[in-house]
Amino acid sequence: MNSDTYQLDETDRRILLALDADPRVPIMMLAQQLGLARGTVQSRLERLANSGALRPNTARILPAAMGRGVSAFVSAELDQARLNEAIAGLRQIPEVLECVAPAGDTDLLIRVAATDPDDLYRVSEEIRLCPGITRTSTSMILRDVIPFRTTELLRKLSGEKH
Amino acid sequence: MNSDTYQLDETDRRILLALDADPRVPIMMLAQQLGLARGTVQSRLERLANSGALRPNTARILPAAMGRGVSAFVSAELDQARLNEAIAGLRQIPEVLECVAPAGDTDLLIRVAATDPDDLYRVSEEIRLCPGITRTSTSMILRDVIPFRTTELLRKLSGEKH
DNA sequence: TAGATTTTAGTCAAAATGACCAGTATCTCC
DNA sequence: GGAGATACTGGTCATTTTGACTAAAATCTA
Repeated sequence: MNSDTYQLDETDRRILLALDADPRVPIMMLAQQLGLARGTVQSRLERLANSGALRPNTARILPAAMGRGVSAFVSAELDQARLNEAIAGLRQIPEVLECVAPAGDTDLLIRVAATDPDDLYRVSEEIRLCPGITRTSTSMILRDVIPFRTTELLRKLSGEKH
Repeated sequence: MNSDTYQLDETDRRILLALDADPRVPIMMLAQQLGLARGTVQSRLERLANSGALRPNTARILPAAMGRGVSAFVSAELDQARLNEAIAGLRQIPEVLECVAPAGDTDLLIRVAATDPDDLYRVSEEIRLCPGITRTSTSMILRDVIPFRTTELLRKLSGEKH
């Protein structure tokens, strides 16, 4: 969201895309595969790691692999004045995977993961009890149609002007 | 979603958590840091990579780092009979980062990324034009309150019974 | 064009890798 | 309760990779 975010360039993108196959390939392989000098790839990787352009590695874990096969969106309305309290509360709930503030009537849209519908109910209950949250509405995710990806976008960028 | 998903065990979780600090630490460091034999960590990592429990590495990239600072949810209603066509269409749009089917009146909830509001309009237009999609409604994300994470959940699992 | 930044290609000693192994521990299911 | 399967340990080996460092070439940019 911040416009001062580190911007990936073509080389970064190529490295990242190549890393998709195996995030732990030796730098040397990467380098020769991409036709770059080893030092270049090495410093790029270091820069990338500190750039803030990447989510933590654990963000790759699919909730289902943690026995959380049931996902849902919980939309919450809240007492605007207590926004920060609410956020702090949400942050404490492990089942809250993500939370965004969309334009429109829902103040917060919260992504949660649960073991089963029962557990989902428990989690939404917990959300409802966060300070400042006045109303919630839960909608279960029936199917993960397209799992989160950036590959297509990355490739598009690389195709634009080489 | 699938219950036949590979289930992480305590060791997997510890490895993944440790990998958060630096996804490319040498296996030896990991091993001694976790008090495991090198071979164990080595085979675990290999298994994890093939388990299907992880998203591709590029899923870590923040859209903002690709110049896509504007995100939104597009909810779409559709001609149910043409669901698969619609999905195929969506898959072709690079700006479509994710798509889920929630219970309720919206048939598909689509996460998109754009360079600016104008671009967002273009993308939502493109979605509207997918075969089978009858109506869409776009809601811009004003703030990324809690970026996607699984850390808390992972830690909770590790705390439950050691 | 001059100055700054990146990239290249090369060096080095130290460390990590993958592929083994046999021995032990742990699980699992009858 | 025990047999067999599976996973973990701690060890070896030759080969490769790493990080840290050069100096020179290439590229960007003001």
